[in-house]
Amino acid sequence: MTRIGSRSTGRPTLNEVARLAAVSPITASRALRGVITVAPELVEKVRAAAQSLGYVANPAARALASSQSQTVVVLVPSLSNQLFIETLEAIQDVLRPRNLEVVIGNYHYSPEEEENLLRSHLANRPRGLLLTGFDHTPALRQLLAASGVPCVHMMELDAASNAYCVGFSQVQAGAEAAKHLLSRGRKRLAYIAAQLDPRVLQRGEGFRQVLKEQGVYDPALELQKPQPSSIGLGGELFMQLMTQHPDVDGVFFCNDDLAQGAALEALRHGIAIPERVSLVGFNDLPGSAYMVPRLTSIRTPREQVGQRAAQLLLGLIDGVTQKPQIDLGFELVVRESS
Amino acid sequence: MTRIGSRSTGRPTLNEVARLAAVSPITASRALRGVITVAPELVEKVRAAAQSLGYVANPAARALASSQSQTVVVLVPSLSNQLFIETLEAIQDVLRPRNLEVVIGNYHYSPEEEENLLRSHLANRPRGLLLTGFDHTPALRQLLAASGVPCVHMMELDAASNAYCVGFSQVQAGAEAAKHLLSRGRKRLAYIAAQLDPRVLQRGEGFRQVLKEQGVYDPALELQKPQPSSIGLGGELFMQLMTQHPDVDGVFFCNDDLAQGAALEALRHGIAIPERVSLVGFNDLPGSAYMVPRLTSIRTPREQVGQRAAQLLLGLIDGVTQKPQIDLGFELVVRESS
DNA sequence: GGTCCGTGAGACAGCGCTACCTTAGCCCAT
DNA sequence: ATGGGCTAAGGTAGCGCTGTCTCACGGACC
Repeated sequence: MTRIGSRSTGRPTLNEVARLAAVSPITASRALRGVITVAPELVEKVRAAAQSLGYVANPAARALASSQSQTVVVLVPSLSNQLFIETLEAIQDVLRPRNLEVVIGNYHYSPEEEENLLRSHLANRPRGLLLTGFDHTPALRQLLAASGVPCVHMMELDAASNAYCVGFSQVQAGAEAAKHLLSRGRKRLAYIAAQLDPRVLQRGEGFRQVLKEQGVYDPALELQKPQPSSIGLGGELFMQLMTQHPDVDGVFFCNDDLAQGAALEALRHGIAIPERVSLVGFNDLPGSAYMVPRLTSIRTPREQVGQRAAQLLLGLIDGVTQKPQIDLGFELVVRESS
Repeated sequence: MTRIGSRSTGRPTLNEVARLAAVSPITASRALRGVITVAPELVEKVRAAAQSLGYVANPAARALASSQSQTVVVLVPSLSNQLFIETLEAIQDVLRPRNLEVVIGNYHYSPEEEENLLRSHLANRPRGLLLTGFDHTPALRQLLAASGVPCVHMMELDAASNAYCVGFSQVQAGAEAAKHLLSRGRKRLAYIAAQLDPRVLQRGEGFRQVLKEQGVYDPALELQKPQPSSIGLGGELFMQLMTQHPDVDGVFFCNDDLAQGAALEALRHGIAIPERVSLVGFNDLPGSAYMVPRLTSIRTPREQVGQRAAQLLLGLIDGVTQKPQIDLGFELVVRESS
C-alpha cells in the first residue's frame, strides 16, 4: 500500500495507471486521449490498467494543464419554452458522443444576465459556444471576440454579419403567415404577441410588411405585450381583441401557446373558428395538432437547428472551414383553424 | 510589460492581483474568498486590484488545489416535462446567489444513463447532488456512498431509508384522486397512465388501494403505457377506454397532458365532461386551468420541492444537521371536469 | 519581566494532468 | 558504412490556485 499524501483525493491517478501499465505517465495520458500515435499494444495495456483501477480523469487537472475544458456552453433565453428544450436535446445528442459536456445557461431573456453568464462560463475555457440569436450586449460581443472561442448563433440568420449561424428567416416566416391568411380571403388581420424578444419582433415585421403591401395594414390590430407568453394570456388578449375589434377575421400569434389559449377561449364564447376568425400560430408546439379545432401553425426546425448548430461548432473546433450561414427554413402546417 | 510564459492563458492571475495589491498571493486568495480573517483594508486593496485587472478566478486551478469544485449536480429524468423545469428554476434561484454553479443532467428515464452521468460528474468533485426519486441502480448507490458528496432526493418520500428527501406522498396523491371521484358519486373508475416511472406507479397504487377498499376496483379499467405521456396519447387512450368500456364514469390520469388530450378528444366526439365522465389530472400543468371544461387536477409543489431541496443541500454542505424528510404535500384543485 | 497564546500574514509545496523539448531507435538514401 | 529524416516514448516543468506549516507580533497572565 503506497502512502497517500494528505491532500490527495484518494482516487486513482494517471500516475498509478501508468505504473500499472509499466509506461510513463505521459504515454498513459496520450494513450487514453488517443491524440498522438502510441503503439496499439501500449494503448491496450493502458486501457486495461485504467479499467482495472476504475480510473476517471480529473477534469480540473486536465483543464488546468491544457488551459481548455471539455465543455460547450449553450445559452438559451428560457427553459420554460418547449422550443429550446428540443433544441438542447438535439445539441446533447451530437456533442455527448464526442465527450463534450454540454453546460446549459438560462438568461431569462435578459441580455445583461446573458453577459454575466458568459463571463463566468468563459473562466472555464469552454471549447465552444452556442448562443441564441444576435441580440447581445456590446460587452458580450467584446468578450466573445477576445476569448477566441468558436461560437455559433442559433434561431436567426444575419447575412450582414460574418458570424456563424443556423436558423431560418423569422421575417419570412411572419410574412408566410400573412400570405396564408390573405389567401383564405381574410382582410382584417391582427397580430397578437408576447415575450417581445427580437425574433418575435422580426415575425411581426414580416407579417406587417405583407399587410402593408396589400394595403390592409391597421396598426390598431396589433396587440403586443412584454410579459411571457402563455395559454392564459393568449385567451385574454384574443377576447380583448375580439371585443374591441369584432370585425377581425384572422389572427396571427407569435407563439402557439397564445393561439391555443385563443382557440379554447373562442370555444368557451362560441366564436366560430375558422368561420368567423382564422387562427395561425407559430412553432407548432405539441398540443396544437390536438386543439379543437386543430391549429394551423408554422413549424420551426428546432431540433435540426440544435443538431446542425452543434455539428457546425464541431467543425469549427476541429479547425475545418465551414459555411457560415445555414438556413433551415420553416413549414406552414395548415389545419382546421384557418 | 512582463514576459508571459508560452503556456499561460494571457488572462490575469491571482499572482498579478497580489502584486498589484502589494500582498502575498495567499493573502489575495483569502481576501477574495473571505474564508479567513484578513485585515479589512487589505481585503479592500485586493478587491480593488482584482476589479481593475478584470480578474476572474480560474475554476480549474481552484478545483485542483482544493479538490472540490463549486458546482451542484442535478439529475432529472426529463427536460420535456414542464414539471422538472420549474423545479430546476427554483434550484437555480437558491444556489446561484451562493456562487454554486448548477449543472443539469438529463437521463431520459434510464437508470443506467443516470449512473453513467453521475459517474462522470463525480469526477468534477461537486459540492452537492440533487437526484430525482429513489429508483437508482445499485452501482449508483455505491458511487454515492463512496463519494461522500451530500445528496438530496426530490419528489418522493422514503421513510424507510435515512436519505435526505424533499417531496410528497405519491401514493396519497393517487388515493386523493380516487376519493374525490368517489365523492362525486362515480363508481366505474379508470386509470390512464404513461411514462411508467416509479412515481407514476405509486400514484396508481394509491388510486387502486382506495378503489379496492370501496369494492369498486376493476383491473380492466387500467390503461398503462410505457411510452412518454403526451396530449396525443391521452386522447388516444381515452377514446380506446370509452369504446371498450362505455360505462366508465370517471378517469384519473397520471399526468395532465394525458388529461388535456382526453378533454379535447371528448369535445371532438361529443362526450359530455363531467356529465358522462369526470376527469382528474395530475400536476396541474399550465394549460389545464384553461381547457374546456377546465380540468380538475392535483397540484404538486414542484417549485417548493426545488427550493427546499436546494436549501436542505446548502445546510448539508455547511455541515448543519438537518431534518432528513420534508413532506410538502399536494393540493387537489377542483374545477369543471369533475 | 518572561512565558504563553491568539491572531494575521507569508513561504512552501503540491493538487493531477499535459505542452514542450529531448532522446532513442529505425528506415532509407547516398 | 554514414548521415538525415522520421516516429515513438520519456523527462521536465509548469498550468493557477490553496492546504498546511511557520513566523512575527502584540497583549494578557502569572
